[in-house]
Amino acid sequence: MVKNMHRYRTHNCAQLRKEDVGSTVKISGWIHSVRDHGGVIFIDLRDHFGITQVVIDPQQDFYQELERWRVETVACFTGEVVARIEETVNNRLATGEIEVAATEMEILGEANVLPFQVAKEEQTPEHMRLKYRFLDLRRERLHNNILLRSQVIAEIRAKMTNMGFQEFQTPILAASSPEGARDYLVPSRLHPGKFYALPQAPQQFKQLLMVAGFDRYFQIAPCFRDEDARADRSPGEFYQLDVEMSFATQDDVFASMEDLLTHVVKKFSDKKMDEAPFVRIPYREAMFKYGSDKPDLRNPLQMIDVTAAFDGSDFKAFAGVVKKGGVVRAIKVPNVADRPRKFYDDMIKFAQENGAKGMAYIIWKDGEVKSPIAKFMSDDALALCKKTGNVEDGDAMFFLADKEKTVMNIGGHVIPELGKRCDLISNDEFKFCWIVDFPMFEFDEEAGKVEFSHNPFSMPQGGMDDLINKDPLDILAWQYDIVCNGIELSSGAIRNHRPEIMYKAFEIAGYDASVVDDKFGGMINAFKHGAPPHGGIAPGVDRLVMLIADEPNIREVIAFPFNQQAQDLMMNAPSEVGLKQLEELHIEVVLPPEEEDEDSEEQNA
RNA sequence: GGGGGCGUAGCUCAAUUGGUUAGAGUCCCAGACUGUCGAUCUGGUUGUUGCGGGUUCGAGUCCCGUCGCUCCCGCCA
Repeated sequence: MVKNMHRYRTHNCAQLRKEDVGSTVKISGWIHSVRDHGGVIFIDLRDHFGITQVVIDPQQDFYQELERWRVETVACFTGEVVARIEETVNNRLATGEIEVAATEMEILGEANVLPFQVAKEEQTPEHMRLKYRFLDLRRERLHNNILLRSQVIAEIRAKMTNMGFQEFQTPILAASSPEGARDYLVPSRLHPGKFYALPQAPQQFKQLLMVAGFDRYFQIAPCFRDEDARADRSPGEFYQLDVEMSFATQDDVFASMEDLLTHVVKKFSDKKMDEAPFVRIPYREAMFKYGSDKPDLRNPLQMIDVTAAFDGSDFKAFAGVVKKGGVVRAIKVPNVADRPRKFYDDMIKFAQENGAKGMAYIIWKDGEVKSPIAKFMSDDALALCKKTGNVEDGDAMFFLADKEKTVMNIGGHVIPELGKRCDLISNDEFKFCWIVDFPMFEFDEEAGKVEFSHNPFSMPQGGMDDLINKDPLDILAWQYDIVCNGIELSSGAIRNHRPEIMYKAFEIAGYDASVVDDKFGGMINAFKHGAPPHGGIAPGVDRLVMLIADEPNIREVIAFPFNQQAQDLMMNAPSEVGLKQLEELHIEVVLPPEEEDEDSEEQNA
């Protein structure tokens, strides 16, 4: 027994080098792989830091004791560091020049047979990975992602602090807020029939901190929204870098975030990135060109208006749309004239699946025009399309005709799909942009009235003057998004800190002052006691890490994510609770009625 | 709530046009082997083909329903 050694290790599994040859060491870790040659056994011992090869000579006592070496068992080895002979050096390991010749061994944690392999990259069903998340997290890919996440967050904290922001905590048990997503509710024991809500974001708290005079706030804030999942949206909870600044203009917020994002992305990614300031695109222009308020600027495709070319055209389908006040928009795609007919048919099918009645196309090839619709078009109309789109030989143009809103929506799907199918989207750069000038209000077709289009706490750009004198639908807000590669990283706004403007804005949306006082009493009251102009933003941390890690799915950067049905398959949440707990909370469970299966009843009879 | 895709051994996959006893790799078990590093070699176990119906002489394969996972729409101030 070697004396005066640490209980578990003198070195981690990535530390030992040629210089350590001759010293006696102790290392602990997981058995990554075993190569049993009968007379000699090689074990790759793995920990968080790396891998070291342990060699076991058959003359050791423990060699006989051991019935089997199962991978992922945690073991501790004591032994001498020896140099590998030249032919057996492993250049793929940092510790590949040495190995540890074991003299003692202790099993610290036995492993059962694994449901999937840790050491080998193999496809594994997501529900298995989620149930055995602790195993999945040992695998290199996920382990590195979570480590990256930790480092990104540490860097964000350092940078934000360096930029003069203070970090705060805000309540997790908060009040339900009427607008926005569905809340997660927590019943109150002390107040029967009343509920807390988990915050969808610390929105009002951070504004109150500005009213409290703290000047610059940030928080790596957990946010809870009971909404359905997407690839870039984990259900349940997610994290925002929540930011708020006093006496700040939109330009001040942009400058801070550009500084932060440039710093963090460049530190952790080799991908190309635009220098600040990032391009700014007004909301209406983004919708017109890309059919989306989160355009992927790596994709060069855009929509252009060619309504004039079809006004009174012999192509009745489009001419009819124009006559009824609709529009025709075109997407020029370069160098696709040689693509087979199937490419065009498939794109039309795709457009139809996304709500298009149809999609026309024209191909310019070898000085000729090839198209099912060309024969209905005049030379002038063809020339107009060609000129508007800067079409060159070998290009094609796709056409969508409908109500403007419908066309923009379909184009918003067709453009990314064309970009993908034509391989126009490079994967080695980040394209950031700000979407600015969001409308303050929009007309809600369902409710038949004017509603806030985004965030009721945003300041209208023209202040009270706009609210009084402009058509509500023409009022723009100091409201912005930041988008990277087609992913919305964040929304933000310069806030409405003036009570009279707040009351007026809500009045336009059909709510009288009592609604504001009732639902946002805490904040509106604060604004009546001296509130500084302020604004902020809240980039999604999970999405940012996802972009930097180049992962297609947000669950790959979350240690313990829910599945799509908002379940934790490892910890078994949500779960039923005891009757006593329910009684204390004054809660009675009323399950939805079981649907009677008439067929099975008949079969039983 | 709606639409698409997938579902065969613990895991990854195969199985001709509907045709005999559902195969291979990996994992696991046993054995051999003193220099491997995805060790190798020999042998072996593993199945309600997600579940329930139906069509058929015969269903992993076709049809209907259902469940699970996933992607999308709705939803996400």
